[in-house]
Parts: sequence; C-alpha cells; structure tokens
Amino acid sequence: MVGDHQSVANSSYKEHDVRKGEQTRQEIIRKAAPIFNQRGYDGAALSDLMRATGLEKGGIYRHFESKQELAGDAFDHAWKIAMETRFEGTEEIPNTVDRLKQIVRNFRDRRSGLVPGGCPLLNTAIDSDDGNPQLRAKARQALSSWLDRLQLIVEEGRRRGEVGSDVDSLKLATLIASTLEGSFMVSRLQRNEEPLNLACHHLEEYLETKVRARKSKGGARNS
Amino acid sequence: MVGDHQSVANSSYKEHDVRKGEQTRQEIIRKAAPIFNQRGYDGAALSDLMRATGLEKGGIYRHFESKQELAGDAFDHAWKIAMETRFEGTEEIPNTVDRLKQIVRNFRDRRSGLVPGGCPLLNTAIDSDDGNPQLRAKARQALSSWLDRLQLIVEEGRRRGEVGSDVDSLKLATLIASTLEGSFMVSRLQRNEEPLNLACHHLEEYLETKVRARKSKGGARNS
DNA sequence: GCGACCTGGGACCGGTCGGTCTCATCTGAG
DNA sequence: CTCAGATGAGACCGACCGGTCCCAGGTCGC
Repeated sequence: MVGDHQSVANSSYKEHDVRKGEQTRQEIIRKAAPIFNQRGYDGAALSDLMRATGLEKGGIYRHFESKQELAGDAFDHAWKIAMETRFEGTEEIPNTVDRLKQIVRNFRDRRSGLVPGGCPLLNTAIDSDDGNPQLRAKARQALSSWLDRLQLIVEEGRRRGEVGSDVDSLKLATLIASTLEGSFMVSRLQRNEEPLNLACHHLEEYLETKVRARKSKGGARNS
Repeated sequence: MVGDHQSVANSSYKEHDVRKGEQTRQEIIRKAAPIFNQRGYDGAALSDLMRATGLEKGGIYRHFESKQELAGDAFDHAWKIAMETRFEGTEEIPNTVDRLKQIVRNFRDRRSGLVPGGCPLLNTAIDSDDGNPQLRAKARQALSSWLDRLQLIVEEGRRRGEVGSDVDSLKLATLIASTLEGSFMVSRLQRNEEPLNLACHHLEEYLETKVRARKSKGGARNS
C-alpha cells in the first residue's frame, strides 16, 4: 500500500477521480518526482522508485507503460509545482514591473514546497540534452510555458504603459529566465545563496532602470 | 591500438612523456571526454567508452583505477580546453573592460574547438549534484578557477582605474559566469543562439555602463 | 638481439538494470 | 452478498553494468 491508509470507507468520499488505481498512480508520481529530479533519468533506478513508493515492480508497472512515461509524468508534476510557486501571490500586484520583481524574488525565496533536487527544468534540460528526446521535448515545453507566461505579463505592462515601449517582451522574459537559472546552478554548486541573491538584485535593478516606463520622455535601451 | 597507427618507429620521436602507455592514456581521455560530457557519468557506459577508444575493457582499466578516475580526468581535460578557449586572445587587450567584453564574446563565439556536449561545468554540476561527491568537487574547483581568473582581471582593472572603484570583483565575476551559463543552457535547450546572444549584449551593456570607470565623478551602483 | 617489463585482449564475475507475467487478493457496482 | 474487474506481489527474464584477471604479444633499455 502506498502512503497512509485513508480509511474513509463511506462512498460519499467522491472527488475528481475516485478510482483507487488513479490515487496510487498519483502517489507514485509524487514519490518518484524527487528521485528523478535528484538523480536524473539514468540515475533513478527502478529499485530506488520501489523503495520510495513502497511498491514492488509489478505494482509500479501496472500504472505506467515504461520508466520513460513515469519520468515524464514526474517531470510534469515537479514543473507544475515550480510554476505555481514561482508565480504565487503575484497575480494581484497591480503594477507590472513590481509584479516582475516579485516573480524574481519568488524564484529566490519560495523554494520550500518544491520537489527536492533543484530546478526540474535545468536538471532535465541538461540530463536529456543528448539522448532522451521525449524528456527533452518536455523540458522545451516547460521552458516555453515559463517564457510565455512572463512574456504575457510584459506585454500587458506595455499596453498599460507601465513598461517602456522599447522593451522586447521575449528578450526580457528570456533574460530573466536565463539569469535566474544560471545563478541558481552556481548557488547550488557552491551551496551558497549569494550568487542567486546577487542575480536577483541585478535583475531588480535592471527592471527598475531599463524596463519600467519613464514619466519623462527619455532614452531607449532594451536590446 | 588507439587512434591511427602512428608508424613512426624511429626513437628520435620523443616528446614530453615518451612512454607508450601515457600516450594511450591521453588518447583515452580525449576520446572519453565527449562521451561523459554528452551522456553524463551514469549515461556513459564502459561499452560506449570501449567503442569510442577502440580498446577493450582491459585496455582501458590498465590506465585507470575506475570509471570515476577516468571521468575525473576527462572532465579536467574538457574544462582545460574550455578555459583556454574562453580566454584566448584576451590577455593582450589593454583596457580591462574591453578585455571582459571580449571574454564574454569568446564564450558565445568560440565553441568550435570545445569538447562536444555543452559546457562541462554546467553538465557536471547538474550531473553530480546529488550523489557523486568526487565529480562535484571537480566542478566546484572548476567554477572557482573561472571566477578567480575573472576576479583577478577585475581587480587589476580597479587598480588601474579602468574599473569603477564601487565594483565588487567577486560579484561581477559571479554575475558574468551565472548569466553566461544560464543563457547557454537555454540556448542549447532551444537549439537557438538568440538567448546566449542576448545575454552577451546585456552583459556588454552592463560592463560599459556600470563597470567601466567614469571620467567625471558620478553615481555608484554595483550592489 | 635478448630479456624484462609494459601493454592490451577478452573471457569471466556477481550484481543490477528495465521490463514481463501470473496469480492471489482486494474493491466496489449491482 | 456476489462476482467481475481492478490491483499489486514477486518470481522470472535476458541484457548489460562496472570491474578483475591472466596471458599473449609488443616495446624498449641494455
């Protein structure tokens, strides 16, 4: 049996999927995600996943066609959490630049609820770079979803006049994501928050001085 | 026999190390480096290394105690080439800020001679993050060597008055390395040079406006 | 040119890999 | 309560893993 034995036996307990197997499937994904995120696809052995889930091999393979499929679902799970966390509490910030700054700070500060092992996008991008096309496609898609979301925010800010009209939304989104990911890698390698902290400050200053629309007419700089 | 059968039988052929075994050892490292850099430690199977080197298992293990040791040497090899390439032709640039800008451009432009598979530091940092302490230590050391070298250049520039006195050399070095690595990851994932190109322009502008010492007395900004 | 040592081949090792299959048990709709 | 279908255990599979070892043949100092 996976997880804790919810003994809610009455059938009034009917949420989203109901089927017992589906619950187990989700539980496997939840338990497997940290393993894949920490050890990578090759490094995550079936035996590790068995230990983590408390299931035997047959119990796992009942719910997934292959290790690939499980890894894919685990990545999606990890990335969903990461995206939710990184944008958490930013929708209600009225000013676009302030919202972007909060998104940057979220990346740095809100890491407690995430799937352990660092950024799933970074890990999977590197892990799958040569030789695992399915996972690579997932990583690309994840990056796109992140950039799209950032880009939409910037575009909205431009339309509202809060972001300078010379700002290229795709370039800005790419710069933010790249800088955060790179400094996060360095921070994790050094086991030291400073590089990430520093990158955040850098981005915040950049947002303030080069992205926020100026009251007075003034120089165009982005790109 | 590894590589092409150099049939130079006369013993006048005597450079640096001479011993046949040492030549083979270097050849193995050269051939193995791309495998490790592309597939990661777990992903690089002995059988792959055998195919790449043309040697049987015994022939490889004659020269290395373990796969670990070979992976370590392969990383050192790949990183040495990367460092040389990234600083190539920059020593002779007189002005410090110009030199830093060239270093940034080198990262983007000079990638033909490198060990295939992307940045060894990035790959190894992610690959070894959980569960391979020896390789992780090598990655840390590699990052340090890179940051130190950048830092020394910045410090020299400060002493020479070419770099603003408010610039923190460690922070600047870290920002450059982080930004380049992050955008490189994004570029490789997208198979598109733009993100890296964009990060370079961003860093160049930053170096020009925030790092280069100003003639007139003016605002201090770096962190 | 001899002989000691260096080098590389390849059979072999136990362990583990991802994956399959059968069957006992559990679950839940009727 | 019944029973068909859903579920999970665990034995089993062939392939391949990293690593060892011994021996034939090559290399090179003398």
